Amino acid sequence: MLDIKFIRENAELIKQAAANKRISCDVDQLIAVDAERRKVQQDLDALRTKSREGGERIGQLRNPKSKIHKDAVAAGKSAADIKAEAEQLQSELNDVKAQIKPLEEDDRRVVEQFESLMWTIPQPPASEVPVGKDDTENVEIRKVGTVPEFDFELKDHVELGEQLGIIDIERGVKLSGSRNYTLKGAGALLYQAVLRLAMDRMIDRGFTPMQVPVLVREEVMYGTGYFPTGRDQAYLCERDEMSLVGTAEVPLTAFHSGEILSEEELPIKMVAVSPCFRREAGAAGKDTRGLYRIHLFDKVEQVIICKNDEAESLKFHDEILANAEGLLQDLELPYRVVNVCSGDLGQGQVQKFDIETWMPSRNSYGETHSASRFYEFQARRLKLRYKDANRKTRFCHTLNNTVIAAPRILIPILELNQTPEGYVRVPKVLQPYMRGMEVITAEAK
RNA sequence: GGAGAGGUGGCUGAGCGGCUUAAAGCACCGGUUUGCUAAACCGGCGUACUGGUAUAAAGCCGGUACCGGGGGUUCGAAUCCCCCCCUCUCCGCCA
Repeated sequence: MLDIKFIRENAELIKQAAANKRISCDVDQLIAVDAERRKVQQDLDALRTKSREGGERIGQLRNPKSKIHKDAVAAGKSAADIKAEAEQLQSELNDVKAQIKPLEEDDRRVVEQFESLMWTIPQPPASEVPVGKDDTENVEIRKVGTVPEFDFELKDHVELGEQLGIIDIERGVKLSGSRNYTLKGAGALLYQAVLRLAMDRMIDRGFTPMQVPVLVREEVMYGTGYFPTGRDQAYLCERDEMSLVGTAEVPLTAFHSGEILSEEELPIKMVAVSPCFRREAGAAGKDTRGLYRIHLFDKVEQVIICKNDEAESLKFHDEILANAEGLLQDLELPYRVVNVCSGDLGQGQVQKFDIETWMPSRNSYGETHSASRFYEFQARRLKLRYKDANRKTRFCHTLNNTVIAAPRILIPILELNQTPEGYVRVPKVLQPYMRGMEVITAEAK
């Protein structure tokens, strides 16, 4: 969410941002509704002032100890006169009240309209964001690691996993429908291993480990920017008016919502592993094979809440990106970083860097990480604030990035570490988390 | 799920129709004084929307709303009525 004052003064900028982000919103209507809203509020305020002042006078006229009452008596008014004046005033205020009533209804209607329009206004992208229509126009920033060459026929992770008895997609589908899977033996171990490694690394870097709910209230989904626009991507538990989150970013970022923090508490760095639920609506037929795009996965997510300072946000954006890159380097996986173009940005994101890891079966880099900065966008929605050094209340800035997401990261790990025999070497850093296992063989299942 | 008790500013807590402009205390900020830490005294101290004015910024002067949320009664509601939510205690169920 943006400041309405900013929107009023920069309508063209917002329209351009929406066009670049390929988000539809009606800025002109918002500005019209805003003008109406302010007009109604002014009228209502004036009437309420009249009502309050009159009401107070009645109270005092009826109170013999009040100054107004004494003054009236001193001016020679009889008790009957005073009583009549109060009654006269009371009937006048009944008229005022009759005017207030319908205006209050207008106010409610207009405010509701105003808010629902406000929810749809996008955060303008940073100037460094390339303008483009979709992910094909993302701009590569750097490649790290080398894509290895193999002198034997490669298997993809599905074939490998099924032959080793560590991936069983068919039974996952039997239990839960398409885009579901099961892992077994060393597969399940490997899944846990990457998550545990990621948590340990982040704790080493000073992030506070958290355990958070994944079933959250509507306002939390609105606050983080996933609603109302992304509603069809979420699993809803309508009976309880709750939603399953698609990422721990949601509960972590909203953790301090509605609070006014002190500046000394910032930055707040949090990390959590959580299940992530995604309906993948509109992705029918896309990435159907294997573990790439599924409905439920686990992800270690890093979130930073910092001061309202763009330079500081930028610095932390680099930091969270470096955290993820460091982990991929430890896992010896080749990847590239892309500057995500405007059309591929979310509503609230100022800028986003995706990390794409090499996946032989796709013969391309596939997205495994997504590092975003939001400036105030989420904080405004969440009423997440702090008192700065001048004791002024300001909105925080928020950022987040994947640390690791499983099972997607298992795709490059399995495919890049396969041997001619169809075994999989376990990367060194994961071995301690795999009960010392160095190679996954069929026998190891 | 059932019964009871509660939800008031950053915190504690009073108020239960109009001298409430939400008391008081703590915390916090500014000042005075005492050679330091501390104490005492004086002053300040919420959030949101909004009008005016001014500026390089800050600000200054007003208005309205907000005492868990939403309705209602009333000239007037933190206070009375209705609905909902949440917390606590006990019971039930349960990993």
